[in-house]
Amino acid sequence: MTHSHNVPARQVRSAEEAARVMRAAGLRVTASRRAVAQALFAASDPLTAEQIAEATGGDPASVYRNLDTLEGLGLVRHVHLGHGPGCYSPTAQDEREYLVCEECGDRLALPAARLDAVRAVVRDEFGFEARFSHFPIVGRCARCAAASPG
Amino acid sequence: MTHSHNVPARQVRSAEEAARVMRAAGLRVTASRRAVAQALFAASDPLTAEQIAEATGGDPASVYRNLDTLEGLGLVRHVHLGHGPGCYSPTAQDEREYLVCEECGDRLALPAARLDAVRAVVRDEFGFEARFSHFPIVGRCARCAAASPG
DNA sequence: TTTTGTGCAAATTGTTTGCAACACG
DNA sequence: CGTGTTGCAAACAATTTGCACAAAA
Repeated sequence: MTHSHNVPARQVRSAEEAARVMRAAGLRVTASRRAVAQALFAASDPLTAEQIAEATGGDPASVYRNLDTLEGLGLVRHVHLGHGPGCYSPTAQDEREYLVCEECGDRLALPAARLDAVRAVVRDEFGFEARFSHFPIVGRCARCAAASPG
Repeated sequence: MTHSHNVPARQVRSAEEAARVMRAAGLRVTASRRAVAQALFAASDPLTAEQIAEATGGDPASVYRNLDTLEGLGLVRHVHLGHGPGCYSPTAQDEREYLVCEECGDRLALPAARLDAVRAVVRDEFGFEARFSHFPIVGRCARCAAASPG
């Protein structure tokens, strides 16, 4: 969690490419790192560190360290979808931002561009550059909003 | 954290009023609860459970339970301002929503109405009812956005 | 005097750190 | 080989829970 999305995203789409980037950065390409990268590139949804540790049989501590390293290289990012653990995904595979329903937990994943209008309003009114990739927009989805009064 | 802002806000502005509401709800008005309410109504900014425990000399566990009870009554709400502990404030005193800068940590507290335009865009485009009182809009404030390239 | 609520200690969850052994380059 | 990395255990932060005891009503 040291790296919040301050690092430029990198268009890397496979564990092998990721390995190349690591090597180029003077880092060692270890079995653990390779496994974490593979798990992330194989998954279609963001994964928690716990899930990655389970999937790779690796130690959570190392998984967290690996994720942090990969994040520092711009290969991976994490998002906080409400309460609960952070979720990690490859930056290339996920130029996405999220809308999360507090009620049913449903998440709407969108290409960042689709939230540009929202961003524009926030920028115009508050000079604030909103980013919904690290912390999403939280509220109630159409279905839940329709269903109950609140 | 059991109660997320699903509970209707109540226009209560003092610990005494809060006590009345508790009693009316069939709950006991204890020294601990009174102290937590007082701390919250006295503060101008949202407080963490830790801060309340410190300020009141109470036990964190009880403070959390009290906060949860008060939240269930619609007297109090909490917001997650980025990483770190949740912050609690009276609902009446705080019909606010937040913009939080990831870079400098600065927070902009606004009356909820001031984010209605943003909410409208989100509703129109995604049928999604955004709520920035439980999870704020996160990004970079004008100053930080101007300062560094990113 | 009967519940409801408190304080304390211990468990939980998510994440970080210290350190000796290990393995990449 | 030498240093960056790992694995394990332990520390940590935020929050929750179990339980005997205290205190509202």
